[in-house]
Amino acid sequence: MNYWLMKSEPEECSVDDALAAKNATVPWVGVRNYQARNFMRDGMQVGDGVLFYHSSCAEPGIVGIARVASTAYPDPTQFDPASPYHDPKSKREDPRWLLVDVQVLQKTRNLTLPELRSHPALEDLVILRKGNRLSITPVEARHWRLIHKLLGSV
DNA sequence: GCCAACGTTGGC
DNA sequence: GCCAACGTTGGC
Repeated sequence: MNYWLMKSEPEECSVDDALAAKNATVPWVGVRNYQARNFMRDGMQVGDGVLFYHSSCAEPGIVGIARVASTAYPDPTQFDPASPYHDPKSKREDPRWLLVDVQVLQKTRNLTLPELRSHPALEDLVILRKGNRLSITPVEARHWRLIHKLLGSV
């Protein structure tokens, strides 16, 4: 079992949006970065733990606990000319972009970026490292456990 | 809106 | 394969 942090812009798909979806499950559309795609394709298994993170918003932070709910499969938005995620260079017989389904298990308080940064034990958390822009990053078990503890101590 | 950091593109 | 130019991310 592996752990991940997945960023979503709340204007696109907030944790509340995901919770409102059928089975609280959403297809994680729009990943257009090879490293992030490879994490989904090569690293993720159904049942992996996911920290649901809000980015590009007033208060960026971890806002929910989720799980990986599918293996990777082609992201349909890459073939949709009307989609902002359309990729004209991707071929149906050889899709370039993949996604997984993500199921929200619980909404949490917002464990904000400044609070995350305040914990020396989280220093190595990938999203806290300088210049990191990856929308999907692996999370070490020790970080996962600590973050759970912080979320439980509201 | 700014800007640092990083990824991608494309000419050579 | 190098690398400059450009585009994007995302916090502030």
